[in-house]
Amino acid sequence: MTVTLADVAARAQVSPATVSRVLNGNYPVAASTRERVLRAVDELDYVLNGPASALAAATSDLVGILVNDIADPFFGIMASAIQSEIGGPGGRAGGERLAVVCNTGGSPERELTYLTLLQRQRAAAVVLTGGAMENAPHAAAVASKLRKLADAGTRVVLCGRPPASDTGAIALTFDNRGGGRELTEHLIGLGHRRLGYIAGPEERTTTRHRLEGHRAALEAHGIEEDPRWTVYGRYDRQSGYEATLELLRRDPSLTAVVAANDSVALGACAALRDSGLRIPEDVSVAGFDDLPFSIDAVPALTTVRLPLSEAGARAGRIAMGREEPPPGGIATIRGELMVRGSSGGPRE
Amino acid sequence: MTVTLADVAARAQVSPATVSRVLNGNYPVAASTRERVLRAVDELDYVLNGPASALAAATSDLVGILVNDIADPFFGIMASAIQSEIGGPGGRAGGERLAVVCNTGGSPERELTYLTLLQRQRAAAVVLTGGAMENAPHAAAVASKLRKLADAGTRVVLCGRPPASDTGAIALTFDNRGGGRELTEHLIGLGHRRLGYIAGPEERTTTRHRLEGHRAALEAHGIEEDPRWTVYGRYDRQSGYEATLELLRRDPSLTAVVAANDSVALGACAALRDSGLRIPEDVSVAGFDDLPFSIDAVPALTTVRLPLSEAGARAGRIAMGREEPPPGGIATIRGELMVRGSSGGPRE
DNA sequence: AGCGTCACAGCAAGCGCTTTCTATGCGATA
DNA sequence: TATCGCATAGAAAGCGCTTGCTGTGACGCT
Repeated sequence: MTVTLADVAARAQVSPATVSRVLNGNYPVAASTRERVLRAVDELDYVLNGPASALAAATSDLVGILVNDIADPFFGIMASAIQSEIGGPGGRAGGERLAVVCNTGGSPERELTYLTLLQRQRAAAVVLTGGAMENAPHAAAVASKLRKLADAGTRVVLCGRPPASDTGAIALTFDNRGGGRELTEHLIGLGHRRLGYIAGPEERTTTRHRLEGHRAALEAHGIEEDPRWTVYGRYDRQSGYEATLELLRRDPSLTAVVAANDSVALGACAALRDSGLRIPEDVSVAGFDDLPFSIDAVPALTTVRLPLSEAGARAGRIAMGREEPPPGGIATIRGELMVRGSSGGPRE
Repeated sequence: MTVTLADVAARAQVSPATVSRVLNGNYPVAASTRERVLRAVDELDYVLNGPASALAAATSDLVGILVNDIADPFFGIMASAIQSEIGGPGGRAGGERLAVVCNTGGSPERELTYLTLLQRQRAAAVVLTGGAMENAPHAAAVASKLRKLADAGTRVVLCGRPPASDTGAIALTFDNRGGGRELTEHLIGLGHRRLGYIAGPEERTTTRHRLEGHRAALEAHGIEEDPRWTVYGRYDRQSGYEATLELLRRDPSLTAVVAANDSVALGACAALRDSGLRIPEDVSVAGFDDLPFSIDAVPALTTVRLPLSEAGARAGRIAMGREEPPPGGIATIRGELMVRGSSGGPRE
């Protein structure tokens, strides 16, 4: 049988209550007693029973982090930053919390199921990262779930995700629209007039916002967009590769390709090269996010840097109640245009 | 107050026991009764209390995944694969399990603390990924912890980590030594005789094994290694950049640089280019792991592909008891040499 | 000396669920 | 028709911990 609190109490010749108090350090215990208890704990190799303590105390030390794709550094970086603030072992004082990274794979159902699972575990906080699905019924379901979580005392923070009104959730949102617009304006400024756009999956807020920014820039400069210039895909390299070939097929006269994110942009570069086109002499390419590898592309990728680490850290702190939420519960985080070698003036 | 099992029972006019049985589906319940209960659950919006049920049933649906750096795709990819097999929502039948990804940051203490936390939560299984620290006392502490976990019924699986003898842990190990050797032999075969090596952090099994493979290749071909040719660093791009400059300073006549992993290799490429050297005409570069972005480097990176996804999936299945452990509890997974553009014959 | 005040420590009542054991009603069997 | 077995449902005893409340000496106060 495993060792219980009572065993430790017996060995230390005190009551279970005292052992509990020593372990939680939230009640005065004489130094000599404490020491005796600690020794017993050590000798018996006692490990607290988490579920039992969570049940009795009606609190848990679990913090949920929902990501769309943990294999994507975009989420990995945010998750890492959040977790480092959550505490976990090595964190600052206070209870040690267990960060639970949940991989939804971009599926609405899994997102919902994970939220229920976290609710079931009475999680102390939940951080949702990245874009949300725009499917209406699902959005409503998520919103209602978030509200319930918040009502139950779970702190809910959205990081890099648009605000969910009326849910009591704090939102740190990326200005995807602004970034997208700035990026395209940079290209237009270089003289481009025929721009392809490789979007992410439809029905994702991130996808829509970036695309809206792109179109706003076109419109602001009186460029009429050709519907053939937009292709939807996934947020990965292969999708960028295929979409670029498709774009080239539809209109070989394009002089620039704007991608939904950096991975897609890398795929685009590969496709262009394989098609015998030079970057940026023949076609300029731009990405989004500025992930670590983007600077290593050749030529280095022009992109919009999102402060993933900083945003994640802040979300983590807010989730832990260690930082004031922004006024109104909403903060918009802007990206920064990084002009690098992959963008240049259009060919003749 | 939150809704409890008893509330549901009252509403459905049955005993709490029956509700529990309906929810767990592990005991015959008349269809009509079941339906009544389910309706009550729905109407009351009832959510099971995880800790309470874990306490009573003495089991938990948590599965821990320990990674050194979640922001690194190497771990992200494995974690993703493991998690997809763990089930979680969307997984196949059986209890829904919550995968807990724990980021140790490569710190021995955090690793240990996380293991204790998981032990406290009575985790159903634990998967440790990536190389282990070679610090003797720490290794012993981890081993003893793993043994205790195993004794307590937690399934322990090592993925991409050397076997921990006498702990009852199943190990899926990468053949880092073999891969390192093959890689260097490829370079030697091309004619290189002066090879720099950028290693990872010292006291890591992965670092040591890859380096040993490299040295074995040199020795097998009668090349005497110059101590100046090895530099230790971290497993990231920046480290690769700096180490390469250092290598170049120490011996400008090197014709090839072998890096501890792909990120490091990318940093090395950048440093070489910034130093005015062409790849592979002036210096060949090789990485390890074959992460998705490695093929996008220009020239594409010669490296050793590790089947991260497959290994992770297998580890996940074993952790869930859905696949037989390998005979002896140990399986070695070989990497595959990927020869690409970044390696070529040495310059004059 | 008498009494209020502390600083500790223990008692015992749960926290919300699972599960063993014990009814109970019914059709099947002899 | 009496008996047995089966399919269901309930009663109740925990699971291992936390915590409000209740002692109980030792001290300091008037």
